[in-house]
Amino acid sequence: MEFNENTPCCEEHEVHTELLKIVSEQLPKEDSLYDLAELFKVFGDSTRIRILFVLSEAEVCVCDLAEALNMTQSAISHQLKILKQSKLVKFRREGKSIFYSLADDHVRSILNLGLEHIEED
Amino acid sequence: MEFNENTPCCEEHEVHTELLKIVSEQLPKEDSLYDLAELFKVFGDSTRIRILFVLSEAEVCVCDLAEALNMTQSAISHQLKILKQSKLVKFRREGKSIFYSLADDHVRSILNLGLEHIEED
DNA sequence: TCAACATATGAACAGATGCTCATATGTATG
DNA sequence: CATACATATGAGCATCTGTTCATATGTTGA
Repeated sequence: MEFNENTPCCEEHEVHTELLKIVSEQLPKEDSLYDLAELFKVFGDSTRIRILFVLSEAEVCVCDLAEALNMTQSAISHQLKILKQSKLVKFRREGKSIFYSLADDHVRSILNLGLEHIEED
Repeated sequence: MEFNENTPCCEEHEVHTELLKIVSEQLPKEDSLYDLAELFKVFGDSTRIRILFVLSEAEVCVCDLAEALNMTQSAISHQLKILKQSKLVKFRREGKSIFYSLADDHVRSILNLGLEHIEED
Protein backbone atom coordinates (compact mmCIF):
# COMPACT_ATOMS: atom_id res chain seq x y z
CA MET A 1 0.00 0.00 0.00
CA GLU A 2 1.25 3.41 -0.92
CA PHE A 3 -0.57 5.18 1.92
CA ASN A 4 1.38 6.80 4.74
CA GLU A 5 1.40 5.62 8.33
CA ASN A 6 -1.68 7.65 9.14
CA THR A 7 -3.81 5.40 7.02
CA PRO A 8 -6.83 4.42 9.10
CA CYS A 9 -6.85 0.84 10.23
CA CYS A 10 -9.53 -1.09 8.40
CA GLU A 11 -9.54 -1.21 4.64
CA GLU A 12 -13.23 -0.63 4.11
CA HIS A 13 -12.69 2.44 6.16
CA GLU A 14 -15.19 4.73 4.49
CA VAL A 15 -17.98 2.32 5.27
CA HIS A 16 -16.88 1.99 8.87
CA THR A 17 -16.67 5.70 9.58
CA GLU A 18 -20.18 6.02 8.25
CA LEU A 19 -21.30 3.30 10.66
CA LEU A 20 -19.40 4.85 13.54
CA LYS A 21 -21.01 8.18 12.90
CA ILE A 22 -24.45 6.63 13.20
CA VAL A 23 -23.44 4.68 16.29
CA SER A 24 -22.01 7.71 18.10
CA GLU A 25 -25.21 9.63 17.53
CA GLN A 26 -27.12 6.91 19.37
CA LEU A 27 -24.81 6.82 22.38
CA PRO A 28 -25.80 8.37 25.71
CA LYS A 29 -23.89 11.52 26.62
CA GLU A 30 -20.34 11.18 27.87
CA ASP A 31 -21.47 12.37 31.31
CA SER A 32 -24.10 9.64 31.54
CA LEU A 33 -21.61 6.99 30.50
CA TYR A 34 -19.18 8.19 33.13
CA ASP A 35 -21.86 8.26 35.82
CA LEU A 36 -22.99 4.81 34.82
CA ALA A 37 -19.48 3.44 35.20
CA GLU A 38 -19.27 5.12 38.60
CA LEU A 39 -22.55 3.48 39.60
CA PHE A 40 -21.43 0.00 38.61
CA LYS A 41 -18.08 0.60 40.30
CA VAL A 42 -20.02 0.89 43.54
CA PHE A 43 -21.63 -2.52 42.92
CA GLY A 44 -18.22 -3.88 42.00
CA ASP A 45 -16.91 -4.67 45.45
CA SER A 46 -17.87 -7.75 47.41
CA THR A 47 -18.10 -5.95 50.72
CA ARG A 48 -20.60 -3.50 49.30
CA ILE A 49 -22.46 -6.27 47.49
CA ARG A 50 -22.78 -8.17 50.74
CA ILE A 51 -24.01 -5.06 52.52
CA LEU A 52 -26.62 -4.51 49.83
CA PHE A 53 -27.85 -8.08 50.04
CA VAL A 54 -28.19 -7.92 53.80
CA LEU A 55 -30.12 -4.67 53.41
CA SER A 56 -32.31 -6.25 50.77
CA GLU A 57 -33.56 -8.57 53.51
CA ALA A 58 -33.94 -6.13 56.38
CA GLU A 59 -33.25 -2.71 57.82
CA VAL A 60 -30.01 -3.13 59.78
CA CYS A 61 -27.83 -0.90 61.94
CA VAL A 62 -24.12 -0.38 61.35
CA CYS A 63 -22.82 -2.55 64.16
CA ASP A 64 -25.04 -5.44 63.14
CA LEU A 65 -23.82 -5.11 59.58
CA ALA A 66 -20.28 -5.28 60.88
CA GLU A 67 -21.11 -8.39 62.84
CA ALA A 68 -23.03 -10.00 59.97
CA LEU A 69 -20.11 -9.53 57.58
CA ASN A 70 -17.46 -10.11 60.22
CA MET A 71 -15.74 -6.83 59.52
CA THR A 72 -14.78 -3.77 61.54
CA GLN A 73 -17.29 -1.01 62.14
CA SER A 74 -14.94 1.40 60.44
CA ALA A 75 -14.68 -0.61 57.25
CA ILE A 76 -18.45 -0.92 57.05
CA SER A 77 -18.94 2.75 57.75
CA HIS A 78 -16.55 3.74 54.98
CA GLN A 79 -18.43 1.56 52.52
CA LEU A 80 -21.81 2.85 53.68
CA LYS A 81 -20.60 6.33 52.92
CA ILE A 82 -19.96 5.32 49.33
CA LEU A 83 -23.35 3.60 49.10
CA LYS A 84 -25.03 6.73 50.46
CA GLN A 85 -23.27 8.96 47.96
CA SER A 86 -24.55 6.79 45.13
CA LYS A 87 -28.05 6.87 46.62
CA LEU A 88 -28.18 3.10 46.83
CA VAL A 89 -29.06 3.13 50.53
CA LYS A 90 -31.06 5.36 52.83
CA PHE A 91 -30.88 5.59 56.60
CA ARG A 92 -32.66 6.81 59.68
CA ARG A 93 -31.42 7.47 63.14
CA GLU A 94 -33.00 5.75 66.14
CA GLY A 95 -31.30 6.83 69.32
CA LYS A 96 -27.62 6.10 69.09
CA SER A 97 -28.04 3.67 66.22
CA ILE A 98 -28.44 4.38 62.54
CA PHE A 99 -30.49 1.95 60.52
CA TYR A 100 -29.72 1.48 56.86
CA SER A 101 -31.94 0.09 54.13
CA LEU A 102 -32.02 -0.06 50.34
CA ALA A 103 -32.88 3.23 48.69
CA ASP A 104 -35.40 1.70 46.30
CA ASP A 105 -36.39 -1.39 44.36
CA HIS A 106 -34.12 -0.38 41.53
CA VAL A 107 -31.19 -1.57 43.56
CA ARG A 108 -32.81 -4.92 44.10
CA SER A 109 -33.51 -5.20 40.35
CA ILE A 110 -29.90 -4.52 39.45
CA LEU A 111 -28.66 -7.08 41.94
CA ASN A 112 -31.09 -9.68 40.64
CA LEU A 113 -30.25 -9.08 36.98
CA GLY A 114 -26.59 -9.51 37.87
CA LEU A 115 -27.34 -12.75 39.67
CA GLU A 116 -29.26 -14.02 36.67
CA HIS A 117 -26.30 -13.35 34.44
CA ILE A 118 -23.75 -15.19 36.55
CA GLU A 119 -26.08 -18.13 37.01
CA GLU A 120 -26.91 -18.49 33.33
CA ASP A 121 -23.79 -20.30 32.13
CA MET B 1 -23.01 -1.48 82.11
CA GLU B 2 -21.20 -4.20 83.91
CA PHE B 3 -20.43 -6.18 80.79
CA ASN B 4 -16.84 -6.63 79.65
CA GLU B 5 -15.34 -5.17 76.49
CA ASN B 6 -16.56 -8.08 74.45
CA THR B 7 -20.11 -6.96 74.90
CA PRO B 8 -21.70 -6.94 71.46
CA CYS B 9 -22.37 -3.51 70.06
CA CYS B 10 -26.09 -2.85 70.10
CA GLU B 11 -28.01 -3.07 73.33
CA GLU B 12 -30.96 -5.04 72.05
CA HIS B 13 -28.41 -7.52 70.90
CA GLU B 14 -30.38 -10.68 71.37
CA VAL B 15 -33.04 -9.44 69.02
CA HIS B 16 -30.47 -8.39 66.44
CA THR B 17 -28.56 -11.66 66.38
CA GLU B 18 -31.85 -13.41 65.84
CA LEU B 19 -32.55 -11.10 62.90
CA LEU B 20 -29.05 -11.54 61.52
CA LYS B 21 -29.42 -15.28 61.65
CA ILE B 22 -32.54 -15.13 59.54
CA VAL B 23 -30.96 -12.66 57.14
CA SER B 24 -27.83 -14.74 56.60
CA GLU B 25 -29.90 -17.76 55.75
CA GLN B 26 -31.51 -15.81 52.92
CA LEU B 27 -28.24 -14.57 51.42
CA PRO B 28 -26.83 -16.04 48.21
CA LYS B 29 -23.70 -18.14 48.68
CA GLU B 30 -20.40 -16.39 49.27
CA ASP B 31 -19.19 -17.53 45.87
CA SER B 32 -22.15 -15.99 44.11
CA LEU B 33 -21.70 -12.71 45.94
CA TYR B 34 -18.04 -12.67 44.96
CA ASP B 35 -18.83 -13.47 41.32
CA LEU B 36 -21.50 -10.81 41.29
CA ALA B 37 -19.04 -8.19 42.52
CA GLU B 38 -16.60 -9.32 39.85
CA LEU B 39 -19.30 -8.94 37.21
CA PHE B 40 -20.21 -5.40 38.26
CA LYS B 41 -16.52 -4.54 38.48
CA VAL B 42 -16.36 -5.18 34.75
CA PHE B 43 -19.18 -2.72 34.16
CA GLY B 44 -17.47 -0.27 36.49
CA ASP B 45 -15.03 1.30 34.06
CA SER B 46 -16.00 3.99 31.60
CA THR B 47 -13.89 2.59 28.78
CA ARG B 48 -15.63 -0.75 29.04
CA ILE B 49 -19.03 0.92 29.44
CA ARG B 50 -18.42 2.90 26.27
CA ILE B 51 -17.35 -0.23 24.42
CA LEU B 52 -20.52 -2.01 25.54
CA PHE B 53 -22.73 0.85 24.40
CA VAL B 54 -21.10 0.97 21.00
CA LEU B 55 -21.59 -2.78 20.69
CA SER B 56 -25.20 -2.44 21.78
CA GLU B 57 -25.72 -0.46 18.56
CA ALA B 58 -23.71 -2.54 16.11
CA GLU B 59 -21.17 -5.26 15.54
CA VAL B 60 -17.82 -3.45 15.39
CA CYS B 61 -14.20 -4.43 14.79
CA VAL B 62 -11.38 -3.59 17.17
CA CYS B 63 -9.81 -0.81 15.16
CA ASP B 64 -13.14 0.92 14.69
CA LEU B 65 -13.80 0.67 18.41
CA ALA B 66 -10.44 2.29 18.98
CA GLU B 67 -11.32 5.07 16.59
CA ALA B 68 -14.83 5.52 17.98
CA LEU B 69 -13.52 5.89 21.52
CA ASN B 70 -10.37 7.72 20.47
CA MET B 71 -8.11 5.25 22.24
CA THR B 72 -5.21 3.02 21.23
CA GLN B 73 -5.86 -0.38 19.73
CA SER B 74 -3.91 -1.93 22.59
CA ALA B 75 -6.01 -0.33 25.31
CA ILE B 76 -9.21 -1.47 23.60
CA SER B 77 -7.87 -4.96 23.11
CA HIS B 78 -6.96 -5.29 26.77
CA GLN B 79 -10.46 -4.24 27.78
CA LEU B 80 -12.07 -6.56 25.25
CA LYS B 81 -10.18 -9.41 26.83
CA ILE B 82 -11.81 -8.62 30.17
CA LEU B 83 -15.23 -8.33 28.55
CA LYS B 84 -14.72 -11.69 26.85
CA GLN B 85 -13.71 -13.36 30.09
CA SER B 86 -16.91 -12.14 31.72
CA LYS B 87 -18.91 -13.38 28.74
CA LEU B 88 -20.34 -9.93 28.12
CA VAL B 89 -19.23 -9.88 24.49
CA LYS B 90 -18.82 -12.44 21.72
CA PHE B 91 -16.77 -12.15 18.55
CA ARG B 92 -16.22 -13.61 15.12
CA ARG B 93 -13.29 -13.36 12.77
CA GLU B 94 -13.74 -12.04 9.27
CA GLY B 95 -10.46 -12.01 7.41
CA LYS B 96 -7.95 -10.00 9.34
CA SER B 97 -10.57 -8.25 11.41
CA ILE B 98 -12.41 -9.47 14.46
CA PHE B 99 -15.92 -8.22 15.00
CA TYR B 100 -17.28 -7.90 18.49
CA SER B 101 -20.88 -7.77 19.65
CA LEU B 102 -22.84 -8.07 22.88
CA ALA B 103 -23.08 -11.60 24.22
CA ASP B 104 -26.82 -11.39 24.93
CA ASP B 105 -29.69 -9.11 25.83
CA HIS B 106 -28.90 -9.50 29.49
CA VAL B 107 -26.06 -7.09 29.03
CA ARG B 108 -28.35 -4.55 27.45
CA SER B 109 -30.83 -4.95 30.32
CA ILE B 110 -28.18 -4.33 32.93
CA LEU B 111 -26.93 -1.23 31.12
CA ASN B 112 -30.45 0.12 30.80
CA LEU B 113 -31.35 -0.52 34.43
CA GLY B 114 -28.20 1.35 35.41
CA LEU B 115 -29.12 4.25 33.16
CA GLU B 116 -32.58 4.38 34.71
CA HIS B 117 -31.08 4.65 38.15
CA ILE B 118 -28.72 7.52 37.37
CA GLU B 119 -31.44 9.40 35.52
CA GLU B 120 -34.04 9.04 38.24
CA ASP B 121 -32.88 11.81 40.59
C1' DT C 1 7.37 -17.19 1.84
C1' DC C 2 7.36 -12.33 2.64
C1' DA C 3 5.23 -7.95 3.55
C1' DA C 4 1.43 -5.46 5.36
C1' DC C 5 -2.37 -5.28 8.21
C1' DA C 6 -5.37 -6.49 12.42
C1' DT C 7 -5.37 -8.03 16.87
C1' DA C 8 -3.42 -9.87 21.29
C1' DT C 9 -0.33 -9.86 25.08
C1' DG C 10 3.39 -9.08 28.68
C1' DA C 11 5.94 -5.81 31.51
C1' DA C 12 6.04 -1.59 33.80
C1' DC C 13 4.34 2.45 35.88
C1' DA C 14 1.00 5.83 37.71
C1' DG C 15 -3.27 6.44 39.82
C1' DA C 16 -7.28 4.49 42.27
C1' DT C 17 -9.17 1.70 46.02
C1' DG C 18 -10.20 -0.73 50.53
C1' DC C 19 -8.69 -1.69 54.87
C1' DT C 20 -6.64 -0.37 59.50
C1' DC C 21 -5.77 2.66 63.19
C1' DA C 22 -6.58 6.64 65.72
C1' DT C 23 -9.73 9.95 66.66
C1' DA C 24 -13.78 12.96 65.99
C1' DT C 25 -18.81 13.59 66.08
C1' DG C 26 -23.28 12.69 67.71
C1' DT C 27 -26.69 10.81 71.15
C1' DA C 28 -28.68 9.21 75.48
C1' DT C 29 -28.40 8.68 80.41
C1' DG C 30 -27.08 9.11 85.10
C1' DC D 1 -21.95 17.80 82.00
C1' DA D 2 -19.46 13.57 82.07
C1' DT D 3 -19.44 9.03 80.51
C1' DA D 4 -20.47 5.29 77.48
C1' DC D 5 -22.05 3.83 73.24
C1' DA D 6 -22.81 4.12 68.02
C1' DT D 7 -21.19 5.92 64.00
C1' DA D 8 -18.19 8.80 60.90
C1' DT D 9 -13.88 10.27 59.09
C1' DG D 10 -8.90 11.34 57.89
C1' DA D 11 -4.26 9.59 57.09
C1' DG D 12 -1.40 5.93 55.74
C1' DC D 13 -0.35 1.73 53.43
C1' DA D 14 -0.62 -2.30 50.55
C1' DT D 15 -2.97 -3.96 46.68
C1' DC D 16 -5.38 -3.65 42.46
C1' DT D 17 -6.27 -1.55 37.87
C1' DG D 18 -5.85 0.78 33.31
C1' DT D 19 -2.86 2.66 30.17
C1' DT D 20 1.39 2.75 27.34
C1' DC D 21 5.11 0.68 24.86
C1' DA D 22 7.21 -2.99 22.65
C1' DT D 23 6.46 -7.09 20.57
C1' DA D 24 4.12 -11.47 19.41
C1' DT D 25 0.45 -13.94 16.90
C1' DG D 26 -2.57 -14.56 13.19
C1' DT D 27 -4.37 -13.56 8.41
C1' DT D 28 -4.24 -12.23 3.55
C1' DG D 29 -2.41 -11.41 -0.92
C1' DA D 30 1.52 -10.89 -4.05
